[in-house]
Order: sequence, then C-alpha cells, then structure tokens
Amino acid sequence: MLVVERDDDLGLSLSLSSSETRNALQLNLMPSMVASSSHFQKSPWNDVFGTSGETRPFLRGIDVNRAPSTVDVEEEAGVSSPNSTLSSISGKRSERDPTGEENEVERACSRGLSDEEDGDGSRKKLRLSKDQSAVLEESFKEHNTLNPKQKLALAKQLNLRPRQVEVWFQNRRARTKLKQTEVDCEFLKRCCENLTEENRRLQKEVQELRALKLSPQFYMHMTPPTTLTMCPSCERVALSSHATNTNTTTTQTSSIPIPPWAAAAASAPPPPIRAFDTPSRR
DNA sequence: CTGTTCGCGTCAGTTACATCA
DNA sequence: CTTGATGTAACTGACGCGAAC
Repeated sequence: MLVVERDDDLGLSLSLSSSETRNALQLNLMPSMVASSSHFQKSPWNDVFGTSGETRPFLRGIDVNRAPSTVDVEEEAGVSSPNSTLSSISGKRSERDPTGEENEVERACSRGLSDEEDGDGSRKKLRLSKDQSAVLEESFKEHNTLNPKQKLALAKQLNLRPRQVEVWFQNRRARTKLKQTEVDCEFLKRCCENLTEENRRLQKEVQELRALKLSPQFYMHMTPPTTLTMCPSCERVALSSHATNTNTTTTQTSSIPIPPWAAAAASAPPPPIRAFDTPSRR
C-alpha cells in the first residue's frame, strides 16, 4: 500500500517526462510533487529503510551474522557470482529440484569455509545489525552498485561475506525500484484524476456554450471563456476567438454570428469522458 | 571482420525465514 | 500459543555485455 506522505519520506524524483505529464504540470495540477523532486540516487532514504532495526530494538547491537573469518579466502577464490548456481543452499529448493546429486556437490563448494558452521545446509535467515545496515545505506547513497573492490572493502568493514554485501545491494536496488514505481503510479493516478476533472469541467463549459448559442441575445455581451485558452490542444480556438471579437465589434452588429470556437463546440459531438485518454491506444 | 564461447554483473521473480500484531 | 501479514536475506534463471578465441 502506498501512502501519499511517502513522497516526502522517500525523497524520490519523479522522472516522468511524457507529454501527458508535462501537460499536467503546466496545468499546475500537482505543484507539491513537482517541487519536491530531487535526484533519485542521492535521496535520503534513512527514514524509510533505517527503521527496520529501530522497530526491533532487541536486535540493536546484536550481530546475528557469524563472523566470516574466511572473507579473504572467499575473495581470493573469486568474487561470488550472484547468478551462480553454486550459491544455492536452500533446503526446499532441493525438494523442488530433481537433480539433487548436482546440488550436493554444488553445495559442498558453494559457500566456502564460512558455511561449514551451518552443518545442515539449510538456508539461514540472518538479520543485519543496525550498524551494518546503516553503513550499507551510506554506501548505497554514494553508489547503488559496487565494484569488486568496494564490495570486498565493505564486506571486510562490516564483517560480512562479500556475497552478503552483493545480495544486499541487489535487494536494495530492487526495493528502490519498487518504491519509485509506487511513486510513479501514484503520480500517474493523480494526473489521471486531475485530467478527468479537467475533462469534466471542459464538458460542462461546452454545454454552457451550447446554451449560449441558443440564446443569441446574450451572446454579444459574452466574451469567450478565458479557460478555453488554457487548453493546449485548442490553439485554433484561442486565435479565432480573438479575431471574432474584433469582427463582431466592428462590422457585424445586427446579425448573429457564431464564432468558430463556439461553432466547433456546437457541431462536434461531445467527446466521451474517459478516465485516461491514452493516445497510443486510441 | 565475423561468429561463438565464456565469465561476469545485473535484474525480475521467488523462496525462506524472522518478526509483529 | 497460533496465525496471517510483512519485511528482507538469499536464491534462481535469464539476459546483456565485453573479452578471448
């Protein structure tokens, strides 16, 4: 679930650059969100992701991870590859995977010496300590990806295995992307709502103009609604309305001309009110 | 130069587990 | 104590890219 306040907490930038978005911004539909945009990767995320440990105070200062005394050894043997099947240690995965023999061999050499302590080979869920998470967060703010050197340095600093650092950054990137997607969705949702409202308003205006057309005695004293000039797709309307004004004031006094902007509105059938008019789908 | 293979990094999706209400 | 929801560490398979051949 996404809450609106999350925008500020996340400090995420809204990277939407579609024409619809720009129109929405020109209409000043979402000033607050526009004003709060900032660079994505440099955004302060501590409020969001730094609370995981705070809600569980009993974990504070408790390093639930084993001290990987073999970090260096593992690194010397090569940085673990995230997609390597050698990293599989899941007990349940062996249930799903019929090729258990291979897994046995793979497991034996997958996690290095540091995993000998596991014994049963079952995957252990290890919570990172608050300090470890904080350092990782700080590092992520600087670079959301790590080169092998940085990974190794972080692992050493945090007393973690490089693979853990790698996984943490992977998951962190995934969470970042997810949050960004949520924010984008919320933004588009608001745009949709505002455009729908704008559409409704314009429809109402069209009806009023039609009523004016049927009441010519009032027409001469009417000026075109200023709001029509705001419509980005009605350039012709704005120009012709000006020309019509000069025309009516100078020459045509007795007849009842129907200005093009009014005629167009009167002749064209009212477009259906759609929630979100996507040009690509037609 | 072109095509193939290999190693590596990343991502999307998923699973497993810890924790809380 | 049990249970469902939630957060997240860890895993899998796929893909892209560059280097070596």
